[in-house]
Amino acid sequence: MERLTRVRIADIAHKAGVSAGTVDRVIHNRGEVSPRTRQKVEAIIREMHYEPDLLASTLASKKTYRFASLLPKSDHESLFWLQPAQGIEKAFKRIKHYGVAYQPYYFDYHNNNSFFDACNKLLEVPPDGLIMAPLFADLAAHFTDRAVELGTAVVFINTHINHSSQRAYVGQDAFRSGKVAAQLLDLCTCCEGELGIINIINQKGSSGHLMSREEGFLDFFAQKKSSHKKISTINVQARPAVSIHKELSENLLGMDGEIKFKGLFVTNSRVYQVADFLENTNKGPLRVVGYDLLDRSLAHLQKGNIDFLISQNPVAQGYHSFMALFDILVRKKTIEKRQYLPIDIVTRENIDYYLKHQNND
Amino acid sequence: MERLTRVRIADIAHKAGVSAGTVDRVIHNRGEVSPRTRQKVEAIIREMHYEPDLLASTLASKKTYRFASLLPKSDHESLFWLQPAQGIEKAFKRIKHYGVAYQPYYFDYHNNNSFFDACNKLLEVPPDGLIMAPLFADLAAHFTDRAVELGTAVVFINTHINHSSQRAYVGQDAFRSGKVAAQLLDLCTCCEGELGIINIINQKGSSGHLMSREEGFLDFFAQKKSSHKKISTINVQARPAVSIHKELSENLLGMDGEIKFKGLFVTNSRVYQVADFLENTNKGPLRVVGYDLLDRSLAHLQKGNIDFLISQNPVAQGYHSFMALFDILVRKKTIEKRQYLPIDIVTRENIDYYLKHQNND
DNA sequence: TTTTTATCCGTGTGCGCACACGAAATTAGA
DNA sequence: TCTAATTTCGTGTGCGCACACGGATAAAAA
Repeated sequence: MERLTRVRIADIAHKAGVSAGTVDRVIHNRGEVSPRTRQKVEAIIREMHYEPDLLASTLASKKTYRFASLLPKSDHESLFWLQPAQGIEKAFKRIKHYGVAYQPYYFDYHNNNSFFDACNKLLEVPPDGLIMAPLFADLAAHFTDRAVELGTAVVFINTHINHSSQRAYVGQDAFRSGKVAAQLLDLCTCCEGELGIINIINQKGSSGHLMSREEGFLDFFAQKKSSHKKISTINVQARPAVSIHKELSENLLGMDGEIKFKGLFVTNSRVYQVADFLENTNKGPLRVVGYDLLDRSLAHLQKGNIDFLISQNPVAQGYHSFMALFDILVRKKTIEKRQYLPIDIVTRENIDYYLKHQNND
Repeated sequence: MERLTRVRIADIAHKAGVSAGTVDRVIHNRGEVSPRTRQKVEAIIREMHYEPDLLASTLASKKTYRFASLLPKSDHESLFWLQPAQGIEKAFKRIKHYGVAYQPYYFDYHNNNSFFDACNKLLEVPPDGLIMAPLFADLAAHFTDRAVELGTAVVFINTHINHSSQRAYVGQDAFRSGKVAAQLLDLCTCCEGELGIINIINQKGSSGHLMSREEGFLDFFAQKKSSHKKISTINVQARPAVSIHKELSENLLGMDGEIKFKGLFVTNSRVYQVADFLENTNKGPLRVVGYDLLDRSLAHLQKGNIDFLISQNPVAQGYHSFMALFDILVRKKTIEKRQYLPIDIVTRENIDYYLKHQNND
């Protein structure tokens, strides 16, 4: 069957009584057009609802868009950051025909110097678009400004910081995710009882994330008028498993050696460490909610030591970040500044589909 | 920055000592090539890892791919089918530059004759690809076969039927979604108590869907060794609200006029009708799980008459169905025959993001 | 007016590919 | 051996657009 006929530059040129070259100059603001003809052409473009053919356009153009990412290296300790990278890769494959090149940069998320170095290296040849995980808020803000001055479009991923020069944030609403966790624990602990919030804090990294989650959690119960639930917060320093166990047993166990909580909310992906601890402990009906689909947590989900994991949709974060840059730079669309992804509730029974779905598309 | 250089047909032609036209004939199996040169060219194509430039290819080709969909008309009673249509529209916008045309067809899902008629009309000019909601299993199977004979690639959406000539099924694993519902009710009803499964059945339509969900629900408790939960099934004919209320009160209320269940699982989107009924009833701590994000159900989710809604991801279903056809026909990729989408658990607290996410992309 | 300069605009080429047409090479027929 | 019928192949054109180049026209200077 024949192709549907679109409006072409030639059509506009003809109708306006000018040449294609002139129309082209109008479209691209390349100047060298008299105000009179410019207006005439612009009017006809609107009138005929002209939209450029992105295919022909990229084919004819030799331009290459340079995209870059700046993410934490994912080490043995946390494979989380592998997933946004996968999503980015997926998006990259989809649109690389459109003349986009991609270069990833990594830093050590325990070490702000490595973030600093990576930024500097990256900005030696400023890319057109940059996906940044702004873990060290001050540094990130500084470099974002510098990048923007150099003409780079910056998108934040996963972690939100208050800043204005970035073009978008793609990630989860941390506060809201805390409310979700609260609701789950509320629904699942029918009798009265104490709930615990466990923050496992990494001294170097930013913990604003965790705070928002905790606040959301508390807010849920504050909103709810009739709540008999007592809630206490436990802060623990992140370190190897063994030493955490000691701290946990001090905080979680009652005099009788039994867990004194009905529900626990672990505010990050370290929830598997809590589950490790719980496994060998005398616990009653205890519900545990945590974050992220790390292998070690999944094993506990399977065994029932963890009931719910809140997924941050890391793959989708990567995918959408990349697409956001594509929309801005190539498709010249305006995009939403805050792109919140769904707060997926994952249990043993629906886990398969979240895992599988990370590879598709 | 300059474009990255890909391998072009001209490169292959040069290396093989033939002309571009010959290479073209090899690539498209258009014959008129001697076996000797054919093999030589094929070898070089592999050797150089040639991949056609989809952009240039569609630009040069005048071919139009005709896609069609056959979905239920969404009436005032159920807006569900609006959403797959939205997803399809979204995908269509994304890829229409590649020379795809799209024509939707609709039928009345109370009426198998209208399905029959729509199929016949559709097949007068068989499309290249078809997305079908196979609600009437026998008819659907028959027409799928006919369409496939006429060279149409068929993809099933939302409802799965046992058949082989379709190219893929995009939708939810109904059985598994029942297990998810079961787990939710199990976690949320700590004390012993009775659970109810409510099937609100539409006489004409296929109910295989609902059965799988019920089976999954039951299977969960069968798998679980130590379950004190009693489970009973209640079948109700779908009809206007008032007459349903009568049936429900007969089945759900005990002698004392109180709900005798701790949890209810409504196996389809009619859950709002149950919630309507519950609203004016003396209920204890009752958990309700149902399907789909219809407005009327959402209102109840908000008010707490429904606790969980399982989303079928209808928008994504539409989107992925269309993309499946695109992959098959345009990109010539092989795709997975069963494309299960995540079983999203939706509560009052995370609903926003599922609703919003339906419009983006 | 003529020349110079600046402003405005049309034409041509190529991006990588699909496809038509006709030329060359090969084979069959006489 | 020469011609006719195939088979095999090369060349040319255009898809819609970006961009370079140079020509035309108008404005400024002589």
